[in-house]
Amino acid sequence: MTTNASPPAKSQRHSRVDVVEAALAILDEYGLPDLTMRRLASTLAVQPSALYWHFENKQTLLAAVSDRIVSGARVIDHGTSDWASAVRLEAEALRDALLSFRDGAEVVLSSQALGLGAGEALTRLTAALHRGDFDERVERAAAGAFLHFLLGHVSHEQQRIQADSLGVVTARHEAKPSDVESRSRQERDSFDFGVALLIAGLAVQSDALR
Amino acid sequence: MTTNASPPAKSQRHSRVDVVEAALAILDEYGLPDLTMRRLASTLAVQPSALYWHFENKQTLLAAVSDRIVSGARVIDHGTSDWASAVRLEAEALRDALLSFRDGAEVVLSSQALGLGAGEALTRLTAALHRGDFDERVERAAAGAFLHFLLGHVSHEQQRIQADSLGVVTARHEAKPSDVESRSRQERDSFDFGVALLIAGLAVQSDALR
DNA sequence: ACCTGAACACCGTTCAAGT
DNA sequence: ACCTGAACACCGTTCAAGT
Repeated sequence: MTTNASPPAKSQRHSRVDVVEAALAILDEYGLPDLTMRRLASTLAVQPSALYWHFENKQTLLAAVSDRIVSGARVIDHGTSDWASAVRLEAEALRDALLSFRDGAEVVLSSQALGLGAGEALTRLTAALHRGDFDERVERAAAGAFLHFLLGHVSHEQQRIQADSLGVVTARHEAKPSDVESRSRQERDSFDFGVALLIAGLAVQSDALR
Repeated sequence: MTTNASPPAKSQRHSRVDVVEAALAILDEYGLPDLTMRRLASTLAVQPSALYWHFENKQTLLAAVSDRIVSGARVIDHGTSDWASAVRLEAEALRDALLSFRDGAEVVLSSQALGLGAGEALTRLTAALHRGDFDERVERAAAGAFLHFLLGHVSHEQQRIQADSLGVVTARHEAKPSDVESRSRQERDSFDFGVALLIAGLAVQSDALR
């Protein structure tokens, strides 16, 4: 993904957004392990210590990066759709947003594992679920379940993308070459299947209550 | 959890198991961020470089730690039970195993995010699901969904345990004190609910096919 | 408001050499 | 078979001081 930033305007002072933008660029091009404060600083032609004027620490920075990734998810118009389609569409939009940056899911996953990022993702899933008017506790638990599945699945997908691109020989039980395209179709199917399981389960739950 | 190791037998040479044991002890007492190679080495009264005779690198070590945590899950007798109870019991046993070590879920999550640990967890869930004789692709996708939900939920639980113990003020929307006990009941309920959603969804799926 | 310079207290990993 | 010693190439973070 090309972060359409206005050109850094050589040797200017920086803002929070500049820093996040540069972090996203490093992330997408070199991956999470290479996203260090020192490297980020040198990208911005600044001392590492300068970053701590903008962010309290690296965790906070990564939370901001997570928010940026999630906020890139396309907006879904829920005007006419039932809760099930709404949730499915949100899940797919969020998956695409995570996939659009290298290691995107892992960044968001680890931020949210620390209780920081991913707030917007939960909000969006919750809003979609809200169209189903479930009990509030059910709604919360369901949103969490969708989010956990989502982050786990996509981060697994991206790990395999990474392994593939490095030519790692996992030597699975495959007979056919299993090219990249059919692989990615399988991933998508398996993702949609998981989402469908959760939706079907929720539907049973709501039927039981009426 | 008290790892019932035979006492280190002062200033003996070490084996892989010793190293993993010591790692588990550090993990449980001080948490994942404090589980460094250098600290582990000094716990074993050994130079950091010595660890690299036992393990290729830190990732490999952490994968072994993950395996140990998961293998602590109690064995379920599936003799009489249907697939749904089998899966539910497995999920609960795995959750308990993860909860029995500080940061247990996060260790396993990050190992499996790198494609290393958690193999046994997948195997156990798959075996339980196998009693339902689903299509093979369905079985695989479902096992993955359960695992993702499981790891995500428990690591979230443990993050909150951590935050609570540090007295972090998250200032949620609570009216009541919400003591530790009721909190942990809620967590368990929300976990069981997620598992139930997935099971119900699968049941619908299997009904549709017969 | 934003950054420099310099330092502190660490990391994971490699490798020749020892016993 | 298992470990030492010493080094390499890094980390995140703090803080006084500069403009």
